[in-house]
Amino acid sequence: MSGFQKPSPLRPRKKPRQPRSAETVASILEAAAQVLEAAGFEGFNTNAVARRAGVSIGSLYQYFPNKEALTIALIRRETERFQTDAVQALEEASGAAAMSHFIAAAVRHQLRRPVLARLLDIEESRPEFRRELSGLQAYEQLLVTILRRDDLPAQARPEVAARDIVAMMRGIIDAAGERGERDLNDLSRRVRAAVFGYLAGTASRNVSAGEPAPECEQV
Amino acid sequence: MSGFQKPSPLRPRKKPRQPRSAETVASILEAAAQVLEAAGFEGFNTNAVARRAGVSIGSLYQYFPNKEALTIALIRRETERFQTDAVQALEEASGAAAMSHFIAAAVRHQLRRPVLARLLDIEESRPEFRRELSGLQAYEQLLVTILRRDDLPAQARPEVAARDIVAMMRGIIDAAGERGERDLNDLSRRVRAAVFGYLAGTASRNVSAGEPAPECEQV
Amino acid sequence: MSGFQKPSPLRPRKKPRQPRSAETVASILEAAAQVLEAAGFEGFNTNAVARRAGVSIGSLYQYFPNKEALTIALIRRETERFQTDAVQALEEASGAAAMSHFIAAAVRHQLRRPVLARLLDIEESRPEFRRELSGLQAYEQLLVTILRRDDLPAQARPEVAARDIVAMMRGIIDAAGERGERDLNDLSRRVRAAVFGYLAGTASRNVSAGEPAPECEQV
Amino acid sequence: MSGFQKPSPLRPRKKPRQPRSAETVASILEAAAQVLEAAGFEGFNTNAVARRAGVSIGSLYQYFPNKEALTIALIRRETERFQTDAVQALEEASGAAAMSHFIAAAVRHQLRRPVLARLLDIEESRPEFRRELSGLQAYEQLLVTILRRDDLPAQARPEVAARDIVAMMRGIIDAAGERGERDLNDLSRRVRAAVFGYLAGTASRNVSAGEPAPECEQV
DNA sequence: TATGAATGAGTGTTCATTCAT
DNA sequence: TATGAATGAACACTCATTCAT
Repeated sequence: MSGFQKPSPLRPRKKPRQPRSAETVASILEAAAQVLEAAGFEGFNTNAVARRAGVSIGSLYQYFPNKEALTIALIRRETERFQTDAVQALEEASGAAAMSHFIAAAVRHQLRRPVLARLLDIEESRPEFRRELSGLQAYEQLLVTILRRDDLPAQARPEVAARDIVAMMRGIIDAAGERGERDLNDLSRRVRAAVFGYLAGTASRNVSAGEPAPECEQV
Repeated sequence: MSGFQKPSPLRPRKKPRQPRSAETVASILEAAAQVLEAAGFEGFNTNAVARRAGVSIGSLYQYFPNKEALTIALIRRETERFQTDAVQALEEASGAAAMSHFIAAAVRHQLRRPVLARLLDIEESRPEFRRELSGLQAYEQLLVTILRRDDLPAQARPEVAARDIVAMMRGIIDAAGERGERDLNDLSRRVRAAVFGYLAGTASRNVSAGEPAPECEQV
Repeated sequence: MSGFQKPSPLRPRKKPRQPRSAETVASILEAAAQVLEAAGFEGFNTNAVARRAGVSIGSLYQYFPNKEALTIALIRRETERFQTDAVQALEEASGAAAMSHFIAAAVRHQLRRPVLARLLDIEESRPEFRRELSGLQAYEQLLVTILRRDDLPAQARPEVAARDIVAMMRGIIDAAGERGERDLNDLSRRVRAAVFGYLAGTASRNVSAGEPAPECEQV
Repeated sequence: MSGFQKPSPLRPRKKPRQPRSAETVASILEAAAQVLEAAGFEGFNTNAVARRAGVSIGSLYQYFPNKEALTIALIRRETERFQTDAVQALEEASGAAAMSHFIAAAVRHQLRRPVLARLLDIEESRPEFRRELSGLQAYEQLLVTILRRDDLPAQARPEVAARDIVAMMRGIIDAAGERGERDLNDLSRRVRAAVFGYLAGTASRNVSAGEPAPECEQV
């Protein structure tokens, strides 16, 4: 907002080395998460975060050069939690199993803190953040890898498919979380339907004598 | 303080009676759209809108009692454009054709002004607005109607399906618009794949001897 | 408030000659009174007055060059009502009776529209208005006349006494009106006690062998 | 929006802990007093107060959550000065002496800063403030206590008398201050005349063979 | 290194007043 | 003469950020 934040980079100001610093950083991040959950974008301000973290506003700025850096660090924290879970999808025997693993991880992640996840999804898409976070879309790469497995319908443009899948998963899961859904299994099943349906519908060749969903290209 | 002056705080303040007013209102709304597109949430403030509309800030507040009312009016304007297009889906002969019509309308709408559409989708979900806009989610009802057509895979919970479909459509289309995609046909095809795939995967009974997408329930 | 109101005099812009104008002026004044009563200083604005009067804001400014002129006209209207009543005090046979008449008139006036009377008393004291209204304090002159009657305790400084009496009457009556008192007789009795007590206590010579209130000068 | 941030909206926002803060608060309050004196209600705005206090507008809002809270704090500051003086009236040997002490304190208080005192008296009566300040009307209770002393004319309704006395004292003193009177003794004498006269005139029984003011009930 | 007081540009909103129709 | 749309200065208040202690 207020003008003169040009020279400040978006990464945490100092790598915390001492355990006390690490704790402080962690408590600030968790406070940021809680403020965002409780008060939304409107109430998400650095003073509120510092207060809830039990540190002074000065300390907050010791660890984060500005508000954006704080937000980005929070996005990073949440994304990493998801990714360590999602990466294990690669261990699955089949592509379908891997994809299901990925979906389940996403659903679990989103329903753990639905409000937070939804708001961070929105923040994440802000142009100022895209640049800084570009490296983070590792999960799209992960999805591309999964999509190349033999047992899944082959995709002519796996990157496009990966992005579509991420987008539709987010759409469904965010909306479900917003409505207060908590049934992981039910939600996962619907997401699988969408994802596998999409894959079948956009396949460049058939898989294992399976039938394409014949409705997709009519009209 | 006063007492007798609180009508409904989120609706437009005065019906413009003179043609001059109608123009002013229209120019304010269009300015709001442009400011949102050009400057995002950050830059979306009433002074900027008035300036771009070429009217004084006082004029803006003569027609919109506050910023929220302006945002809502803008959402209404955009939603209505989409809905008049989408409703015609009901004229289609088959359910599949109707659904495809709906999808095409959504894609067309979103790609017409992708940034605006995306930002309004986000605004729309803010709790303060949900209430006021609840009537607007008419398209979910429209979708439910379409989903009951015979030729589409029957859904045990059509409302859930409708919401999921809206959510995943939005997800895919918003993300595509964000990346700058402009190919309506390609995007529509992928959305159809997702939607019809989802329907097949969540169907409660088979349609016309068709096979379900067998991948969905494994794992 | 907003700057450029220098050249505007405080008297009504035009003497209404046609009956329609007179009606309009009257309706504006009554609307002003009602808005002030209902919404206090906070809600007392020219647009609200015009709306309640059922005329356009432009018409209001046709008859009153600015807000102050409107307020002053309202004060005048109310003061005149009181004065035509109060002047009749001079007809009373004795000074005491005249004073009692004056007091009763003041109480009646104030309790007729207590909120309005109180707020106008406050407005009246604003420096911008003092000048314009100086002529209006006719009732102080009236009081001086009454105070010179033989049967009342003679005052060395009748003008000072007159002002004190007006001030204390207002104080008591306004406060009573504010608390919702409606009993004219009770209130009049207390005001008489205060006024006649004051006169006795400040008398420069005794009246008709009466005793001074002995408490006044001790301590 | 947010939820967890509405303490009590009219009390000072933070207790100043550092001495620096205490100074700031004091300077803001004194600036508020001076702005009110110099510019009246019209010119009494938070920016002007901050400017005169030599602090930023942000600092003002760090200590006072809104303009009303500032006004209330100012009223409190002034009232307390008066009350510590007035309470000592209870030490006086006789009721009459106590009452005279009370009157003298009020006159002293009001003439110390007449304009300020007058404007604050008006503010004090605004409905929004009555609630918050209700505790402050301690001096009415004080007056009731004094009125019960043996040597004063007994009052059937001491609370009513107390309120009337406060109101008439204010009326006389405010008006005197407004006219620029500075002679404490002269003014006190007149106020005493009014108050003791009132008491004599409303007495429910005679005091120590004294005579009632016989003028009161004639007419 | 931590604190929290201080800063001030910026934002939403009001309302007295003007003037084209 | 009446209307009401338009104006814009002014005001209450917020919040990211700095810096003396």
